[in-house]
Amino acid sequence: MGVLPTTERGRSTRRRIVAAAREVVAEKGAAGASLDEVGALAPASRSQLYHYFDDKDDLIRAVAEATNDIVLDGQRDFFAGLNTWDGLVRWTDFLVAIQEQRHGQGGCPIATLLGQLAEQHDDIRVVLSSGFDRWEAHIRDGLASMAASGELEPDADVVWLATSTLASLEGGLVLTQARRDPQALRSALDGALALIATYRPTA
Amino acid sequence: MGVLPTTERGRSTRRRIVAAAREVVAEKGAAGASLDEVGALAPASRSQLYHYFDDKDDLIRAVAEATNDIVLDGQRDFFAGLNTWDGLVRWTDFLVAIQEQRHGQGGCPIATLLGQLAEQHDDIRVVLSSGFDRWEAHIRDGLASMAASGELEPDADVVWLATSTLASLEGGLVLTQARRDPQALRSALDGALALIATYRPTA
DNA sequence: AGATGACTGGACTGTCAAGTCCAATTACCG
DNA sequence: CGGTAATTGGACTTGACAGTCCAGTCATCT
Repeated sequence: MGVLPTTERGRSTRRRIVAAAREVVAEKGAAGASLDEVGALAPASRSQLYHYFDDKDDLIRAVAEATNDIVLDGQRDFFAGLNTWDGLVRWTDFLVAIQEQRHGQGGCPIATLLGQLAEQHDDIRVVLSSGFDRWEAHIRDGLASMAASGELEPDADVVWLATSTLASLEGGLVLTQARRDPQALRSALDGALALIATYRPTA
Repeated sequence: MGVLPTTERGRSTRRRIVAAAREVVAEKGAAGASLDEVGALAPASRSQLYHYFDDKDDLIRAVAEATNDIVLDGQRDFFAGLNTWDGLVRWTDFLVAIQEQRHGQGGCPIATLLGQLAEQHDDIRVVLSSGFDRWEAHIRDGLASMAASGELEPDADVVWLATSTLASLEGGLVLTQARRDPQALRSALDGALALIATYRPTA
């Protein structure tokens, strides 16, 4: 995977390259992103790219890893709150608000990369899959806390609910991207919430 | 959009081209699909491609339209049955069985194209969006029939349930593609079914 | 049969992008 | 300082691909 930078200057250059690559890939797609454009945006010269990455595939893999981190970091403040019903609702509101800001463009960055790369680059598929795993784990942990604290009935299958909730989220993003309408995500997440709500003790 | 064939032979050639293009695009992605490869697979020569299609974008648009039709035609036998609970369950079983056959590869063809093309080709985004619209309409019609016949409570919001169900399906396919595990789709669809079930009259 | 227009074959061109190479520059350490 | 390794710049090579062009074939109608 190329040379790892040992100096602060090198780390900064590498970071700039990955950030620029994320941007270009988001705009043009992985196949349509040219190294010239990445270099121009970073800015970094051709040999810097090949100094820090073996080849284009290697750079795209770094983009995939960075994308996982960014998507999850963006929700960090909400993950801790997933152990209460109100926190769950606030999280969904946040996700819908993001889509409204973006006018439904872009979809889920992880899923977008997955659709472009999964069938041709199995190693990248695995990277992106681990992003979903981490995401789902946050949801599952939150639901498990709710079950432990009595906010959900103790027999609620939190593993299933977490998978199902993440699926609703991802599917809602797909439909939102297709229609340029965040309402699709809202409906999908309301469905996920309603399903979880069936496991709330009837006071 | 290129010349429309007037003879049977021409129609057959055009069909072969689109079918070959679908296959190559599924394997290599839209950007990675070369016209040489499409021509070799069809088989059809370079000028046949440019006889029936203006350019590569035009061909990809035809692929998108054909993909909509194929995905929906593949479920035609089940759409009619979505007006009963058992039919709904059979439909989900069918969808999961397909993924098991494919070992979770490929995801939803419509969503895959969407992720590759939506942000750069708005016209293709609209085509694929209409595919989702038709899909959702089948689900909604089935649920509406159930509500009309008393299999669902009359106040069930079938528009919401249909959107939410399609989102679960699409999200389940995304996770299945990422993990190469159809269980993710099973969980997602079980979630959708469980939500719908909350609107079944408690006999 | 011959004319007409639909259809087909494949060589050719220009462009653009990935990857290579080597020389120049910079930071750091004794 | 002088040496050494890390880092940087950009020209160059090679190959692939989209799109063009024109000559040739086939089906059909009179």
